[in-house]
Amino acid sequence: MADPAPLSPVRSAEQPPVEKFREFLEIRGEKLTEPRRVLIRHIFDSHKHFDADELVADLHEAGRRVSRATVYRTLRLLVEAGLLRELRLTNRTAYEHDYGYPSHDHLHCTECNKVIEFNNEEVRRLREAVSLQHGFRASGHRFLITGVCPACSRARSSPRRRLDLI
Amino acid sequence: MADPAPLSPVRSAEQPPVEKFREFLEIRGEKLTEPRRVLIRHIFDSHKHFDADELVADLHEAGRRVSRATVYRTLRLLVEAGLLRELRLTNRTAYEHDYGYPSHDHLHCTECNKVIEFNNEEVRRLREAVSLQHGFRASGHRFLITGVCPACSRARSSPRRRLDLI
DNA sequence: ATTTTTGCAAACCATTTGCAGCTGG
DNA sequence: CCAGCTGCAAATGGTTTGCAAAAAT
Repeated sequence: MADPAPLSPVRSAEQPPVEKFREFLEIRGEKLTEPRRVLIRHIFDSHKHFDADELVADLHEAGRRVSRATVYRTLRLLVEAGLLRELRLTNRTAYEHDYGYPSHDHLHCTECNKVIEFNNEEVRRLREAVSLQHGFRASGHRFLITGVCPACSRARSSPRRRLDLI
Repeated sequence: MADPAPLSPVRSAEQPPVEKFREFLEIRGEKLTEPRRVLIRHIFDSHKHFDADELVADLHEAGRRVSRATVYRTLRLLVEAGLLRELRLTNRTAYEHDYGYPSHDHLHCTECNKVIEFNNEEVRRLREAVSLQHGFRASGHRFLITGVCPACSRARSSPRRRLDLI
C-alpha cells in the first residue's frame, strides 16, 4: 500500500508506544513478549500504512521473523490498545498509527492508489453536529474522499498521454 | 446486516434500475439474462443493506434460486454500473442502493450493528473545500460516524442493565 | 451460430484457531 | 511455576474461477 503524505508527526511529551502497550497488557494481565516488542518497534519506526502481509515480509527481510499468526494476533491487540487504526479500503485490512499522531482523514486516488492525509477542523465539528441531531454518541469517524490526485490529474489531461499508453 | 433508517426514496422520472442495467450491458456487448433480472428485481424491491450471503438465502427462500457464483458476479456488475455501492464495515462486503437514491452518509452503531443514514449538505461542501485545498478532483466520498445509537445508549445507562446481563 | 452466462465444484486468499512446546513475570 | 504466548499447520469463511452445458442476440 502506498505511503500517505505525512502530517507533522507530533510525539513529544507522550510515553513511547511500547510503554503504552505494556500498560494496556498489564491491565489485562497479559505479557509483553519479544515478538511483540519487535513488531511494535518496527511498526512505529516509520509512519506508513501497511497490511499484515507487508509486515511479515518486511520483518523476514530484516531477519526478524515473527510468525504470521503472531502478527495477526498482535495487530488485533494494537488496535484494541488504541495504538493502531484499521483502514478498510480493499479486501485486505490496512493499518495506520493512531497513538501519537494527529487525527486526520484521507483522500484516496483511484488512479495511483496513493493515500493523502488531511486535517480539517470542520470534519470533527460536523461529526458532532450530525451525531447530536440523531441522538448518537460518536466515538470515531472516517471521512474518505475518493478521486484523482493532482499528479494523476495532470498526467491524464497532458497531450502526451495518448503516446504513453502505447 | 441491519436495515438502515430510510431516507425518502426518490425515484420518479428516472428509468427503472433494470433498464439502466440493460443499457450498461448493451454498451459492453453483454447480456441481460433471467438470473440477472431476478437479482435486480429482488434487490430494488426494498431499500435495505445486504450482503451476498443474505441475497442467496433470501432468494432460495423465495424459490428463486440463483447460484452463489452468479450472485457474486452480478453484484460486481451492478457496482460497476453505478446501481449499487459497496459498504465495507465488517469482513463481509455489504451493498446499498446507489442509483435512484439520494446521496447520503452513515452512522454505524458498534453495539447493535445498526446503520443509520443521514443527509447533510455540509458534507458535500466540506468535501469540495478539502479537495480544492489539495488540488484533488473528488468523484465521491464516504463519511462514516461510529458510536452508539440512541437505543443502545439508553439500554447501556439504564439501571436495569446489570440485571439484564445475568 | 456465435458469444456470453450459468452452475457446480474446486481453488484462492486473507485471517483464525488448536495444540504442543516455550517464555515472561 | 504457571498463565499466557509462540509457531506450525490445519481449518475457516468470504469470494473467485475453470469448465462444460445452457441461454441470449
